[in-house]
Amino acid sequence: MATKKVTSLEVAKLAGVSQSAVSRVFTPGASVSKKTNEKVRSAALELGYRPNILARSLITGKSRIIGLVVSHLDNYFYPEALELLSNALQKKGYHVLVFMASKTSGNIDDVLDEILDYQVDAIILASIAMSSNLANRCVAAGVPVMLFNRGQDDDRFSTVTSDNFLGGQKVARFLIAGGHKRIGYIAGWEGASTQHDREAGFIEELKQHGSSLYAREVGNFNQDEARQATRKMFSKKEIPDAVFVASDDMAFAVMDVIRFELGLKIPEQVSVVGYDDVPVASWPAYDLTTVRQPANRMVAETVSIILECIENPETKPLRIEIDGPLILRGSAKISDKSNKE
Amino acid sequence: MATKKVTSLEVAKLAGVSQSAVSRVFTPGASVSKKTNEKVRSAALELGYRPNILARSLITGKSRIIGLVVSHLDNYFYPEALELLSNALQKKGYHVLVFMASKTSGNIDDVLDEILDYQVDAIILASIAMSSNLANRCVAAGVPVMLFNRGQDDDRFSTVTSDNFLGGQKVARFLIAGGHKRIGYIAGWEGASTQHDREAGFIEELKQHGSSLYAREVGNFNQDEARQATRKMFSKKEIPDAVFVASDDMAFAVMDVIRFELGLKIPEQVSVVGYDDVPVASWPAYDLTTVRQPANRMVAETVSIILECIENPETKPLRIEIDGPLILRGSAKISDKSNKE
DNA sequence: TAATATTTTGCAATCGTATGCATTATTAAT
DNA sequence: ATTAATAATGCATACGATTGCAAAATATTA
Repeated sequence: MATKKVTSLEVAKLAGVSQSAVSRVFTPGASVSKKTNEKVRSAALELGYRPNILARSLITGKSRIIGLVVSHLDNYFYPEALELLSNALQKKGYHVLVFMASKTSGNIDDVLDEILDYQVDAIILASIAMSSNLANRCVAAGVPVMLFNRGQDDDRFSTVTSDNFLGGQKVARFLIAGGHKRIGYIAGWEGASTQHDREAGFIEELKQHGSSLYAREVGNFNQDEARQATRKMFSKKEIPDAVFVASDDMAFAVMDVIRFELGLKIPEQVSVVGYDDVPVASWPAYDLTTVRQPANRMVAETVSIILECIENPETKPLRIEIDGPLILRGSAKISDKSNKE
Repeated sequence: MATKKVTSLEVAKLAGVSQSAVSRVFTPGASVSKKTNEKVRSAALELGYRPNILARSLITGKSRIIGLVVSHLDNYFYPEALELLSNALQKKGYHVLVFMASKTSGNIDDVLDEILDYQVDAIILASIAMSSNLANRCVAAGVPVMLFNRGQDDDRFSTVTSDNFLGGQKVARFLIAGGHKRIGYIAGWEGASTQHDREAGFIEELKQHGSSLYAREVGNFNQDEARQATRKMFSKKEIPDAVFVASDDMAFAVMDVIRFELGLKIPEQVSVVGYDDVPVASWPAYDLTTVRQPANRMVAETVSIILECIENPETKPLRIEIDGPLILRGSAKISDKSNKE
């Protein structure tokens, strides 16, 4: 039995008022007397009426939908972020429409087109870059775009990242203080600003201490490639005594290779440091020393910026970088002089 | 510069046709001549026109939005499922609006109300139960509801789960064949059908082999509680020689306690078996023997059922249980006589 | 070529709600 | 008690598309 939807008109009829009155009751800040308010609300309750958001959007031009594009739900930083994001937006009366930009579903531009079809109030790109063509379309459509965990792509858009450069520096300082001499780096995808900044900070700080990279491989933020990279890096005569890996996700793969394929002890023979502090990092089996990306604060900033952009389209784009602490755990040797964050 | 949206009317004007013609060009299966088709398409391209899905929904009553309610994005089975689901629906022209039903955001019924406000074409509840009150509302609103990875709640709705009972049986058979004598079970949340069925199958099959549970604790699908449960279970004089844990997520916590707190060897002293086969299970640090929940097949079924329900509202609810193999890895002793799945 | 069948097209109504404007009811001020 | 100011209400239109219907254009048949 396909049943009918209850409309404001029916509620109006039952309450003995006009349709506009019903509308006003459900529009915050509209002018309604206490009496009609009650009549309408009780009628609405009786019929099970709730305003149709879609119809409302048609008029107001606001859909209260935020488009979120993700691709790497397998990197556990993103589910966490998604959960926080969705929760935070939900509290503000918005909801998240998810678009996967996976390898399989082709071009990101197509995905963006689909997003715009839904008249979203804003778009969040999680670790994803867009073509300048599409960027123009978004600007033209008046839809604010935010880059989450990805910087530099287009300065018309706001970005929120952790302070990757500083994070890289912290790791370098820490490893040097731990007395490491042969320090390797396993890079993420080189097109990513996060990868770039982490490495830049890392190398810069090594240099400050008169040191430099002993080995470098690329893992592309991908576990398989990270494993390959590790094997290659450890095929040198003298193996590294420390490895900084551009993401926790890769770091786990690296640790597994070091321990189970190469039979080396962590941290006795090799120190490993990651980046992100995803939940698994704290599990004893890995106990990974890593730089925390404060997902909660990143999300909080993202939400606050995006709401501001929606309310006030003239808002200037911001570039937020959030500092995250180095979390000391058991995967890396610690220097004697206690190493404060 | 807040910019205007392009409407079908403007396209019509530019193409020199009526607004309905434009609409028909973008409506599959409508009657349009080749000539107008071309004129309209080129005009649309020039103006960057794309139909407004929301306006369309108002008329057609179909929003091409599917509401998805999740709560446990921290259990890695769900991000995986979400990714597959979103991808599959995307291919069919639908998109997923996410609603978090976390502890923090109160009642699930409220969330469901919000969902209905968006005129979603269907609702998927991932591992979540709904009140019968809300169930009625959904039925009344004519919105199909599907339960993903949760069964039995309401037989007006279709459900897709793995064959949890059979899965439990497989684990029992396997552990018995491995010569285990003191078999423990760490349960999930007892309100969940998945938990219930896994345990029932497990116990049933133990009984078939003249065995029974040596110990039982409740972990509520939660790592902290699973840790507590493990400590308690292993405080007996004679510790279990095998533990079946109701989810991989808990199993990791259990393994960590067994190894790092109790100092026991897995699988030499204790065998551990999980359920789900999330990606981490295959990582060498855990190398967890577990029952695979075939997320891809579960999602495929879900999508196919839900689309059928949308197209044909008279569809009878289905209860799908998908068989998943026991994946043999290193966390549990294997019997000599090779134990086929 | 004329008559008929078929395809295209435009008109106009509709979906469910918000909102400017004019009108009426209510309250405040004198 | 009268008048002025304010609040509440209803009317009618608009948002951007789809779609039934009838008219116009094209294709088919004899």
